[in-house]
Amino acid sequence: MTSKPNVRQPSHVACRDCSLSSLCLPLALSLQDIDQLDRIIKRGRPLKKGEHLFLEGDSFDSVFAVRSGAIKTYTATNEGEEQITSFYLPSEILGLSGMDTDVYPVSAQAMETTMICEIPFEQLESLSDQFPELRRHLMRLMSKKIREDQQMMMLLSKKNADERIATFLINLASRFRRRGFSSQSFRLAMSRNEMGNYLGLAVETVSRVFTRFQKNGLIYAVGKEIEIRDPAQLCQLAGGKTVDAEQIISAS
Amino acid sequence: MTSKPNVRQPSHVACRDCSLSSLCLPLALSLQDIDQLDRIIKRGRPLKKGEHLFLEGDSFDSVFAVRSGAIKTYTATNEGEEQITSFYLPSEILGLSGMDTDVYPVSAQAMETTMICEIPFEQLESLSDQFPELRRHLMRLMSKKIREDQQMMMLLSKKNADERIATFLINLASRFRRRGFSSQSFRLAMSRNEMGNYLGLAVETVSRVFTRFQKNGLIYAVGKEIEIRDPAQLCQLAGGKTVDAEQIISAS
DNA sequence: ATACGACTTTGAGGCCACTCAATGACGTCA
DNA sequence: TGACGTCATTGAGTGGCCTCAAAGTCGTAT
Repeated sequence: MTSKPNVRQPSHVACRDCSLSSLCLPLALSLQDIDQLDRIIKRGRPLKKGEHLFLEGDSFDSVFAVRSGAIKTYTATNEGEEQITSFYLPSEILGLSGMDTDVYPVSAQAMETTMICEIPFEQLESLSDQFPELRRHLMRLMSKKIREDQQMMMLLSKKNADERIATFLINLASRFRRRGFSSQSFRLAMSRNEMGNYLGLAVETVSRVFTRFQKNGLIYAVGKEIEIRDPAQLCQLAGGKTVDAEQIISAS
Repeated sequence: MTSKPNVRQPSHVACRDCSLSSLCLPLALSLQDIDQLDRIIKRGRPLKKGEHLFLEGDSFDSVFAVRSGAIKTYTATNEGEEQITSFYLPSEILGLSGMDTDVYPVSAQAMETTMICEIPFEQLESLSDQFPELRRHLMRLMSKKIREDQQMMMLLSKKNADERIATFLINLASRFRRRGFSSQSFRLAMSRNEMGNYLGLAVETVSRVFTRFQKNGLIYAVGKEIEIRDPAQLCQLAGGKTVDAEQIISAS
C-alpha cells in the first residue's frame, strides 16, 4: 500500500532455512527437491492485523502457509453476520477448500501481524506431477482437514459450553506444543467474541465459562494470556479420548 | 455370509454401462481410460440393511462408491453414543477421510439394501499417476467435502431446528434431483432418530418440526415418504442463498 | 495524561430445545 | 392374524444458553 515496510524479521527465508519446514509442505520433499518448491513460493510483505489475504469469491489461485502470526477464515451467514470457520497458526496451510470451485469459499484475515508464504496452485500442481510424495501430502492435508471438521461437527452438535471451550483450549495447546511453544501457557490470538463465534456460543457464555474455569483452578487467564493449570481435568472435559488430550497430559 | 445371494439387479455392471458414471469417478476419465478404472473395481454382493462396509479403526484400503441404496457414516462420541457424520446416496464416494491416518475414522453402515463399488486405494493411486485428471478429480472431491462440512458447521452453530430441517430436506431433494429422481417427492432412507442425530436435534424436535411443516403446508409427510409442497418457502427457511435452494426452486 | 472506542465481565430474565413419559402407528415374524 | 419390538408422535416441565442491559477494563491514539 505504501512504501516497502521495514521488517525486522527477514521476509525471505528459504524453505530449507525455515524452522517450520518439518511441519509445513517441505516435509513431503527431499532436501534437493525443496529448492524447487522454494522457487515457486512468493513471500510478500507482512499482513497487518485486519488485512485480508483473500476474500470469499476471489478467484482461487494459491494456497498459503502461515509463517508467523495467525489467520482466521470466515464466511457470511444468511443474515450477513460473520461465521468463523477456522484459525490457522504458523506452518498450517490454508486455501485448499477453494480447489473445486475456482473461488475461495471463505475470506481469510490476519488476526495479528502475520507473515505468509504464497504457493501458486498451478505451479504446485505441476510440481505434484513430478513428486508423487508431494501430491500425497496434499491429499493427506485435505483428509486431515476433513477429519478435523468432523470433530468440530461433533463438538457443535453434542458438547455443552464447558466441553466446547475445554476442547478448544486443549486443541490450541497441542498445536502450540507441536510448534515448539509452551502448551501450558500461551497467548490467544482471538477475542472472546471470535472464540464464541467459532464455537457456536455467545460472547457472554465464553466469558462466564472462563470465569468458572478460573474459579475452579482449571486455568488462569488474564486477557488473552492463558495458563492451563489442570490439564488432566481440562482434557477430561474435552472428552479424554482424543489424541490431543493425551499429548497435553504427557506434556505436563 | 451364506451362499451367493440371488440378485435381481446384475451385480457386475461395468462403469461404461453404469447410469451413474457421469456423476461418479469415471467423469474424470475418457471412454477408453474408463476400462482401466473398471478393472480395479471390486463389486461385491449387496449389503443388507445394517451391514457394515467398514468399521472405525479398520485399516484404510479402499474408497467406495454407492451404486444403489444408502450408507451412513458415524463415529462414537465420548459417552459411547453414535454420532452420524454423513449420509451417502448413489454415485457418491466415501472413505477418503481415512487417507492420512491409514485407518477409517468412522464406521460405514448400510441403511437399506445397498450395492457398492470398491476401489482399492493403492491401485487408484497408481492410476492417478497415469491420469492427472483423475487425480485432480479426487482432490476436488475432497475439497467439495470440506466445503460441505463447513456448511454443516454453520448449520450446527447458527441455525434453529426449523432451519436445520429445511436445509436438510432441500439438500436431499437437490441430490435426488441430480440423480434423475424427483426432487419434490422421495423416500427418506433414515429414521427420524438418525436425522436428529445428524442435525444435532432430539428425535422429538424433529417430529414436532415435521408436524408443524405439514400443518403449514410446507411438506406432506407419511412415514418416510416426503413430498415437498412449498419449495420456495422451504428454501427461504434453509437460507435461500445456497445453490441447492435455487436448484429446487427452479425445479418446481 | 487523558479520552475514546473496543473488548470483557456480570446480572436478570426469557426462550428454545431437551428430557422424561405415555400413547399411537408401523412393520415383522411366528 | 395377533403379538411384539421398533419407531413416531404428542404433552408437560425443565434447564442451558441466549438476549438485553449496564458497568468495568484494556489498549491506543492524540
